[in-house]
Amino acid sequence: MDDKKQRIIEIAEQLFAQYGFLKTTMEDIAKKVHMGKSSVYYYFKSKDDIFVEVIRQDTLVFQKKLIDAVNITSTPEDKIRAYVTTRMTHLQDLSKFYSTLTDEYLDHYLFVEEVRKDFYDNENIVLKKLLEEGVKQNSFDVDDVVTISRMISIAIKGLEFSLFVEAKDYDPVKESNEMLDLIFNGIANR
Amino acid sequence: MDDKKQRIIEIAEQLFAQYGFLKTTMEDIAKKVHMGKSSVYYYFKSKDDIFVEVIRQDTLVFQKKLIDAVNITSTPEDKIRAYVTTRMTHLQDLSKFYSTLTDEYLDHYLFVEEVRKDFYDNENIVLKKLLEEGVKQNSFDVDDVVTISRMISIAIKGLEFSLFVEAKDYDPVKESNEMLDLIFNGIANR
DNA sequence: TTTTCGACCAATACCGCTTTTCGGTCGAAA
DNA sequence: TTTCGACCGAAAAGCGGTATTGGTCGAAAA
Repeated sequence: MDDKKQRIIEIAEQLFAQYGFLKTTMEDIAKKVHMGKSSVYYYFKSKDDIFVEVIRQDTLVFQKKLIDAVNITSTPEDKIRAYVTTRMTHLQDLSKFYSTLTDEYLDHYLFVEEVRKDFYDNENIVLKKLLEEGVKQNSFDVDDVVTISRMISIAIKGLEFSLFVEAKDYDPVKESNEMLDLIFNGIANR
Repeated sequence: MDDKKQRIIEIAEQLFAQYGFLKTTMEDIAKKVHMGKSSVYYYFKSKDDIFVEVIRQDTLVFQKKLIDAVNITSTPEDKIRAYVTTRMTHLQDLSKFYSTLTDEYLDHYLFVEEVRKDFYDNENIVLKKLLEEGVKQNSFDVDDVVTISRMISIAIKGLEFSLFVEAKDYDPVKESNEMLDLIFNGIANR
């Protein structure tokens, strides 16, 4: 039962990656799972529902990957660096895999963003926690943790944007670390 | 001759702002300038050409505004703050004025960006110069001015992005200054 | 020589229409 | 509990013909 559901998700993910969300029909999915279309509806109540589930699972894997990357480092600074570089690298891989979906990106952008909302919310929490940790350990000097983590999020969004625009020969690790140098040290002379 | 050309640009700007680029026809422009359509083509070789010229002049005004804002301040930090807050405020105003064009934004996004390329290039130069000034005056501590100015640009892009997404009740000055606090001071404890 | 414009062209948008496709439902059968 | 064929309404796609639109050209003003 659950494995059938899982199978549908995996097939759907493949098809979405290959043809994009719009061009993939429920028939396509059903056929490839060797089911009637109606049977697929026994497991999912809509096409959007399948998509949401695909994204959700991807996000879960992504988050686990981020946690692992953060956990093998020790200082707060290294943790944040690990978080950001891993995030950017993963995003670059993703944009290759989902090349078709990237073209549709602008279209159902809002929809994807809504599904991703949980991810972003969580990201903010993680960043805030890492900041607080650094403050406690006296390696960071931040008084408004909420605002600063928001600004860091925005700066990362900027990185993400230039990743999408400059596309090729973009080194996400180098780029991330340069941004992080700025974020950690600032430019003021003290 | 040049005033005729200028007149076409101004009329076109009005129409673009009101109806957007696609909905504005060459006939519309010609009629409002009291000319035959062919005559407009005597002054401009294409519709795109007119659009480019409109953007170019807007950009020039924008740049002058930025220069003025920077010039009435004295310290390098204040100059950068003036630059960024003015930039963001102006952008917000622009997005209201060109509300129709904003809807089309996604469509000929790449086209607009290409026209704006000069602006971004110039922005990088200005930021670099302001950074160098600050380094000389010993208020900034930056060794790779090129990289840092690039990163500041990217962070600003992030701000711009959140301006477009969050749209209403967005306070560009507050947002800018919070980002600038981060950029100037960093988060590392020293 | 500079400027204006009517006539014209090809590509594309638009229109009313019909047909097809697609997401989704339902009831029956396995 | 699970599968599926038959079916539905809405939206998309196709289509032939017409109108619009960006752009050209050569002739006539100025």
